Amino acid sequence: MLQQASRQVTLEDVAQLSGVSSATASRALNGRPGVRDDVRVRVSEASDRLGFRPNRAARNLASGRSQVIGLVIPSAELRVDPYGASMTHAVGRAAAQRDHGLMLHLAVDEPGDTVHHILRDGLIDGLLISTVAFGHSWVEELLDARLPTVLIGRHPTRHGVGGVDVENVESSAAAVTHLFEQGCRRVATITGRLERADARLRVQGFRLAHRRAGRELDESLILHGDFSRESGSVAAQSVIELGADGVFAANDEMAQGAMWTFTRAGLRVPDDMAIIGFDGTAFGEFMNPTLSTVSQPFDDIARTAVDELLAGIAGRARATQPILLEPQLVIGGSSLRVQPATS
Amino acid sequence: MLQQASRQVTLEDVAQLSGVSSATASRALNGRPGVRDDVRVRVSEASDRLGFRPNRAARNLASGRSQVIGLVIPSAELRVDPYGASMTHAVGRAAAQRDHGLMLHLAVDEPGDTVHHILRDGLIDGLLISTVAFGHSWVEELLDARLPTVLIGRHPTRHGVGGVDVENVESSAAAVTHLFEQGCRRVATITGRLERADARLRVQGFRLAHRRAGRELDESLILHGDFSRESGSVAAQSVIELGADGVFAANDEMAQGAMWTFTRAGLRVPDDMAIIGFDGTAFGEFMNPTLSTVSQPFDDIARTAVDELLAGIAGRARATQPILLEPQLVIGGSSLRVQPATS
DNA sequence: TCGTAGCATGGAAGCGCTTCCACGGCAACA
DNA sequence: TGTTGCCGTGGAAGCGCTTCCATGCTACGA
Repeated sequence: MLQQASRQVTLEDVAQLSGVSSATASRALNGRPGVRDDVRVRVSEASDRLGFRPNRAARNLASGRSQVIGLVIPSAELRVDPYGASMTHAVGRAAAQRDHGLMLHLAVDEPGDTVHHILRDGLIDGLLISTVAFGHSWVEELLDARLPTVLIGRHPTRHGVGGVDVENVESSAAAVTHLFEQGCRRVATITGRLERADARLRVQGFRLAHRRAGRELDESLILHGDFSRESGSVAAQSVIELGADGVFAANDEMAQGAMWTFTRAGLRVPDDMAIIGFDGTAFGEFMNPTLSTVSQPFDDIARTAVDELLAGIAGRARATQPILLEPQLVIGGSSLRVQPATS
Repeated sequence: MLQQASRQVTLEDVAQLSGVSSATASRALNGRPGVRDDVRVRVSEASDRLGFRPNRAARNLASGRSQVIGLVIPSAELRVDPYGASMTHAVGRAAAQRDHGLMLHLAVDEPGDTVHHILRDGLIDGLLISTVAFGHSWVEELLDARLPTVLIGRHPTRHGVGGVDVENVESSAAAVTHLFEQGCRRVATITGRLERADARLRVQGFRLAHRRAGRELDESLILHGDFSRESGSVAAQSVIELGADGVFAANDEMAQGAMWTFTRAGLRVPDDMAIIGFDGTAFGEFMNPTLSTVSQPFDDIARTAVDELLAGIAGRARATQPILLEPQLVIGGSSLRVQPATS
């Protein structure tokens, strides 16, 4: 069954062994209609017996399909942001599950050339784009090309392009409401970069929770961060000065930075200061106390995005609206008070 | 120059425009010998003018080369370990610089099928394997296949397979020596999982530094961790109890966990406790104080590994010994005392 | 001056697969 | 029983590139 390094087993071999032509063998193996069932079985058996694996290059050349999809992700995001790593990981798994390969394209500052490569190589059937700011001409160029594309998370929607993201507003509101329930009287938020839609939506959720709770919102409690750990740490200083006793950070990294500052300042988490983040990247689990967070369903996002993309590649109908998935509130030690202080 | 979504520009078009045959055009563009210089220029110009990009599938089919390399990385490593993300990032860049694509293969627990795909697809020219434990049969299978392979970092060496890693012993010794120089009187180390060669070598460096400084080593100062943040945090408690005033952690994550424990315990970093980690993953820069670390030259490692792999693919000579690159001591606030206490 | 080596070039054969098209056989109808 | 139509199958044409081989040319030495 294993044929490892010997000469490649070709479709022709399979056809011969099963007594049909290569045309029929191809149809049989690809589940195309118009093949008798017994023939299909015979071919399939022969294929197994020989350990046949279609040559992707040949298949690609002939059919224009490569069974490979691309993932464009900002270089910096993969390097320093756990979100990027988590997403890359999830997409890799999802693609594999659908029997597709994953080509990784790191988007750097002047990716003009890279983009041209992607577009013209013909190696890729479709493209997933994660977290890119629009307006960059190369992004536009990518989207304008005929290549099926699906956008993943953290970006504004664009007409005519599929997108998958998490629901940000309600889930953020739920996070803040949770802090209220834990007895927090004054809750601050540390925002992400407000050029990004997700950052804005999370602020919106922050406001929503206040409205629902019938609490007046002190606008000064909205502190500006940029998604970096450092900015969270800096903003946390203001959180302390403003007399807040709970904080919702727009991502886990800022939450971590904030927790750091609080601890240094001698505040006890969660009793003096409750913290909840956003993303649910794995590393929050290793914090001490563990970080409460709005956990993105990375695997679901990736699977959905891949399926949408494959649908697009196959020319099947796709969602016209971005698909929103529900994140999950994961309560850790950073916000769970043993006995909620009564307000 | 841009031809975006129009019909693909083929070699034939280029050949026609430059008035030669496609055979000559192919040779010219690929830098093969036996083409007059003026012809080469003419073809090259025509290619640029048409925005020609060779179809990788066709090239692959004809030449047996795909200009794509694979990267196998443990699933968990990419998901939770900054090292994995940093390395993936670096390899992606290095491959792109060499005009090669990068296919990402996540190694999960039962990757038999994945491996068969990789081996038989014919889509990949060579393989980089990062940080995998040997002994897993699928790894052996991969290596036994004829596919050129280079191992990257954090693993034992295997005869006949190229490898690139950082020098662990001397650099670890340098880190510990640095702590001595900062006035630390009693330095502990938190090890990685000792099944891994790198973890062991770093302990070796720890010992070496003591020997060189003529200091006696208290074996109890060697605390066992497993590379996780959590284990660092736990081990740090022992560090405190043992009365150490400096600690060398075998990676940044454990260093972070340790720092956390120290701060909670009311120790000042670096004055009461100096810390230095290993890896130099970007996130240490955002810690407070910034983490001193033995910084791995990810980009160099990746570039070297890719070059070695390409050499192997081309059938050129390769290093028979693993190539060791020098990490760099990066001193941050976690170990730099304003005025080293004199011992 | 002729012969020959050597180099630049073009023709053409694939690489392994998909898919169009033609064909033969069978079932269902008149 | 003859005709129509459909279904299953095989032949063969590519997909765009690389590369072997033959060819024609130039330039050199005798």
